[in-house]
Amino acid sequence: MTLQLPQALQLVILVIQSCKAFKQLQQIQTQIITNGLDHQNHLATSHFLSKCSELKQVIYTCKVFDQIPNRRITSLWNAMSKGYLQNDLNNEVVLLFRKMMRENVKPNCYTLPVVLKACGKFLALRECEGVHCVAVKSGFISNTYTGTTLIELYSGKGRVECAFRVFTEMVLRNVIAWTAMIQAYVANGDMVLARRLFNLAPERDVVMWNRMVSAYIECGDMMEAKRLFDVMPGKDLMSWNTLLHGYANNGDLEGCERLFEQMQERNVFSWNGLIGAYSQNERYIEVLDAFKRMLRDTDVQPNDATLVNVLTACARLGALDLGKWVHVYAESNGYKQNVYVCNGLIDLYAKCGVVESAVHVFRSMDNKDLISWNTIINGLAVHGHGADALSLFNEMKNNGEKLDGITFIGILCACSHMGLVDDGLSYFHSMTNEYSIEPRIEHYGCMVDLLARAGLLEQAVEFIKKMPIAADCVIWTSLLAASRIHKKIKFAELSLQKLIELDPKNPANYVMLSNIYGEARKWEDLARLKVAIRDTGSKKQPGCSSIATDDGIVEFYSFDERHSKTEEIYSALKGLMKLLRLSGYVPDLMELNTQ
DNA sequence: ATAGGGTTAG
Repeated sequence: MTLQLPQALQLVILVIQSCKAFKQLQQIQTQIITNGLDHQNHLATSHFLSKCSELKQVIYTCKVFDQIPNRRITSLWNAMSKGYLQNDLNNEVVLLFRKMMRENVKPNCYTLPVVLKACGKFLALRECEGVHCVAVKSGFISNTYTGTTLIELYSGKGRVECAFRVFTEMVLRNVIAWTAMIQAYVANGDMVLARRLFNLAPERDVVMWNRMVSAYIECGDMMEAKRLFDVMPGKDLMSWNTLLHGYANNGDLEGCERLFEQMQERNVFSWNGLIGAYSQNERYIEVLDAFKRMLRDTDVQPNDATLVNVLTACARLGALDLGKWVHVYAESNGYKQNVYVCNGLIDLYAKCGVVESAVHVFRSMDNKDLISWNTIINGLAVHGHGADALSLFNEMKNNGEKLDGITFIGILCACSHMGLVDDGLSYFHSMTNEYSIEPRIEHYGCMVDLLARAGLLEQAVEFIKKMPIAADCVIWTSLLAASRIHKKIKFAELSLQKLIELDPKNPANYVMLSNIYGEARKWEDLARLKVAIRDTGSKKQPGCSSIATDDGIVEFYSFDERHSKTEEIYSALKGLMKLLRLSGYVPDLMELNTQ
């Protein structure tokens, strides 16, 4: 015979569980109190605490918990720790558990899995072992949930042998425990043992199969992943999506497309897999096409990951109108405060040159992360708002935000654009001195750019010589660009020689060098170079740009004549050149030829 | 009431 809860209590629990907002929950709390149900029944209270934490009202949850007169009820403590865990307050879980022990509240079988999970995230191995001991002494070690969580804990600490020991000592090993142990081997790089356990498992469900497939994907073995996928029984949508993302992450765009078309059923993850694959391969037009197809042909709702990929594509293509549409869509579909989406929007507006909108989105964010700051600082810096970039950097420091190497790329870029050589140098040195951030080749590149743009080409070359890393194409290209601006043929020549050394197959460099030699009338050098170009036998890949028009995204090359309105386009360009000349602009041959 | 599987930004 099952014991029926009183109807009123059942109702209260149901109402609590269906709560969507904190305000509603507070109204229910008033009801509970006026109906005399408060604290009389711990079931209602623990449901209340759980919901309160779920709605991220941790402080309020604590207040309620502290006011409960008789707290020696395990389920209330369990509800509290679960709430802390949900809000990633792992140290609080551990503290609460210690308090629980001190106050002599007996843990039950639900207690330790939660505590152990928090321990794994927060405590050092030695302290975790202490909690493991508590589990043994209290007898809860024989609980399958506790065992499984311990396997995960030791796996996360890199101690597979401890995980395996827990696994072997478990009283009851179900398919979830087996999966956790397999996952422990996978996470610690032992595919052989993972596979052995998989073959040995008395029962394999779809999760275990999927986990195994994605393990092979993670270690780059798409062949074996596909083989397992083909033989696995009872594939679900997630199995298909796992393989789809495998192709995407391994750069196999065709494999990804083929699988996608084969799928009988597709959800948002499937679409994101395809769109993400296009995005990673810089096929931004295809990103937008797939997105439009998704909206037009399916009922699948885009989510934050979809929107982020689409925004990236818009930013790269300059498709500002579609980007704005995504902005509106995001705001009316609950992504207004989504950090990923907002970061994508900042990048979109910055890349499209709409700096005010970028700043507006940034300011509207309640929770900014490192990437938000980096994106706005970088966006401002490259669009000639160096001063604003630097002042945001100060704000960032004053707020006690974390900085990383990317932050400094933005800052050095700002200094470079503003010609602040000394500031740039001092920021550069502060990286190692103050922030212990190791400068990478990009930072050295920024410094070369900073010095060279300021006309200090000798210093730039000296800087390159002193670098602990060898200069790459990017660095010599920026020196070349500055040499052109400052008309220092000697440095342009040096840069191009280095560029040819680094990339002898790239004909663009020979073309530029021949232009310089031609200009400097170094005919002998030019003749020698022409032989060199012939020997490499490669053709220059034309650079390609794109623009969003009423007819969609149009790609175009230099001297392109494929467009139906070619004549109108070129006559418009002629008009623009005329305007430029009138305003005193003199086209520089050296600059033109080397583009 | 508790444990295991897939995507996203500079």
